[in-house]
Amino acid sequence: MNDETHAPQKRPLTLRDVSEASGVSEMTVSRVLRNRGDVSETTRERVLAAAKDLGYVPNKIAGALASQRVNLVAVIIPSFSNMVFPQVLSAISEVLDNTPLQPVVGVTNYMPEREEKVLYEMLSWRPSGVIIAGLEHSDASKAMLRAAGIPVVEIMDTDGRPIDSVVGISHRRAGRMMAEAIIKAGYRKIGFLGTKMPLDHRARKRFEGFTEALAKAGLEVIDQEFYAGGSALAKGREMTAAMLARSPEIDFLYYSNDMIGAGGLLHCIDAGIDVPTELGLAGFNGIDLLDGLSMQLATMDSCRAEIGRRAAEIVARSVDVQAAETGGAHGERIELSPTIRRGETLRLRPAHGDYPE
Amino acid sequence: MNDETHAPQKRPLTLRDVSEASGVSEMTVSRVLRNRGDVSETTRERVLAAAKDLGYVPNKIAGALASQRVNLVAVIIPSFSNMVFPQVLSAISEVLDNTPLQPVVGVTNYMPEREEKVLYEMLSWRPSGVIIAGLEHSDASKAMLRAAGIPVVEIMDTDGRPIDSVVGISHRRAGRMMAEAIIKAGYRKIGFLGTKMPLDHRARKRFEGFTEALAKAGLEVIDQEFYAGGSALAKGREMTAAMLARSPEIDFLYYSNDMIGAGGLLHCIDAGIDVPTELGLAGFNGIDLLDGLSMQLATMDSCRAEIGRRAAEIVARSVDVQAAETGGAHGERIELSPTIRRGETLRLRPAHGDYPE
DNA sequence: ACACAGGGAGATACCGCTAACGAAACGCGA
DNA sequence: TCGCGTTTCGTTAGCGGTATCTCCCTGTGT
Repeated sequence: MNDETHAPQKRPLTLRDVSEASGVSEMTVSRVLRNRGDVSETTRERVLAAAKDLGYVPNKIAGALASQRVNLVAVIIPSFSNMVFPQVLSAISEVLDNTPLQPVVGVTNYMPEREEKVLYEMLSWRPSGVIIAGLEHSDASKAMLRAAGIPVVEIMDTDGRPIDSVVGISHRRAGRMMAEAIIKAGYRKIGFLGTKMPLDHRARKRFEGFTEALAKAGLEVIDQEFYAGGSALAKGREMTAAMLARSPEIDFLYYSNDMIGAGGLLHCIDAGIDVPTELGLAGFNGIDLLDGLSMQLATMDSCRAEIGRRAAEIVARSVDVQAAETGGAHGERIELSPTIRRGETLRLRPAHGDYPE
Repeated sequence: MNDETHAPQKRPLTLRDVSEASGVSEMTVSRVLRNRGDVSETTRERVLAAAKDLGYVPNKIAGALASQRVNLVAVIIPSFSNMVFPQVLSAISEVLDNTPLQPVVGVTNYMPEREEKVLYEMLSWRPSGVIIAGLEHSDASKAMLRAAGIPVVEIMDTDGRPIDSVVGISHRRAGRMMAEAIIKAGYRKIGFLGTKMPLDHRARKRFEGFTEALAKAGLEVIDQEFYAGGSALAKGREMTAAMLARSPEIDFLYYSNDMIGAGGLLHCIDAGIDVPTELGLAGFNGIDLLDGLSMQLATMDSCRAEIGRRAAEIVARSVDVQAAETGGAHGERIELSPTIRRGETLRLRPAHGDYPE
């Protein structure tokens, strides 16, 4: 180890430096560093030692350009604060860890223009694949995705026409299922609490499916309210209090996510409301973060981990295929089935005095 | 718009394609696409039209290689599930949005070997700067960071020797401050609940500072317990119940994070324990997620947003400086002051019957 | 002793783009 | 009309690697 080892160099290190230090050609160094081709054990060790001694880190920019291979997978999600996407992400990373692929995430904040920009930005790094949340994209985004010539997996949602592959659940169906469960349990005066996000298509679809199923039973949402910003828990609490004050006849509240649902539940507990007999509650997502509440909120699992896993598998597989054959893989379509977790805030059978059909 | 516009091309598009389509040289196209140099409005529009028509997305790999400039900032954090890092991240993105820089995140799961690998991986893309959580890194990681010749900002923690710049709070001091507040309020039988993460140095330092301040007052932690995995809320609840059963004399519980603290609080409320008189509680982080609880948990703000902002500013600034002058910027050191949020679970003055010194 | 297989290493030609310089076209005053 | 500064655009030479081909050197079978 020489003295300059830890000196910050002005000129960045290149293969040439390592090659000079080890007395072999750049090509050989390159081969050693990638464990490729035939290199004798002797030179191999010599090169490795020189590289480590210099603190050389290969330049993937140059490598990617030369080899026309970039082992990155663009993952585009609407938000981080949501608690659901981090879970999808970790499932993706887990799968990708067993491959040479590496995820790179971009966040859109539910804004189509930002999505377009982020997508453009990521595609300009020529990733090997794209995993992107949702089926709704601007025309330009769709065009880019199609033109990229790489596997594209749209995740979370299956209600729509995918560009290539899709992995998710039907949020419309999820909304319907919950409505049906609620009706079956005998609740009739139903209120809805959601987020003020016209661009959260999945929340919208759940709501649509929900009202649709209610309509089929001759019911409709009695009262509804939407919020934006602030602590979801606190908002859930406030909005629940407000709605119950405004529409005291309500016997069920459906929340667009577990967090505001939990806030509502806390309000009910504090207010001494008899849940689930007097009032039922349900959220959406099945986040286990809330497992420690005094009462388990009814919710619906959104299959986050499974979605991430399957999506990553599709990308990994089709990258492999592309490497082997020439033809790109054909789009897969995977619709997962969300399951209701009844918890303790959704009673099982109609309460005495109800008249279920 | 020609018919091939939306046809998936086999041969990826290059500048040459755009240049041929618009009848100018590749150089001119390059200039147009980067809004650089002198190009007449006429050709500019022609080129732009051709690029859009073809659906051309520039290849940053080649661009970066040629220009020796990569506008990426590596952000390396231990975890996503934590809820604290996403907030740091969004502060970083916000600042970086006003610059040409773009964050790329890597996750280490609190494992030094993974950190080393992630760092290596990211450095091989030659980012313009690194923002990395913590001051504890393997020797190899430190060497890489030093050798990279780019601004490095270590964040979250200031208790240690930084490589370059550092932005954070002193967790040791944070622990001390909380201990002092607790003692001042007259609590004497103190229990600690934390995570089983020997590699979460910040949690460790908080605990050390905490016990140190207790020791100075002639006190020590009466009982302690650590958990790993599972829902933090549920764990907080369980562990609190267990500890109170085991050590009923306890009059204060200090939690290493707000989430288990909230779980503990929920247990206390359900168990009818008189908080904060009979038992006091405090957590750490100041996450507003929990604002909706029935009672506001005492906690300490960890300045997440501020840390992210300042760190991003340092990187942005020194990248600018590097572009202008030759000399790298010198390390900055920013220690933020966490503030206690007393909430409602930490009484203000000694309860009747206590004997404060 | 010679042809030949095959491992180990080097030479060469790019990958797609940009920095730097240079040249053409244009405008305008003398 | 010419000279000269501007503006606009093209040419050339890499950036730091990798694919591919070539070459050399061994050892081996006959």
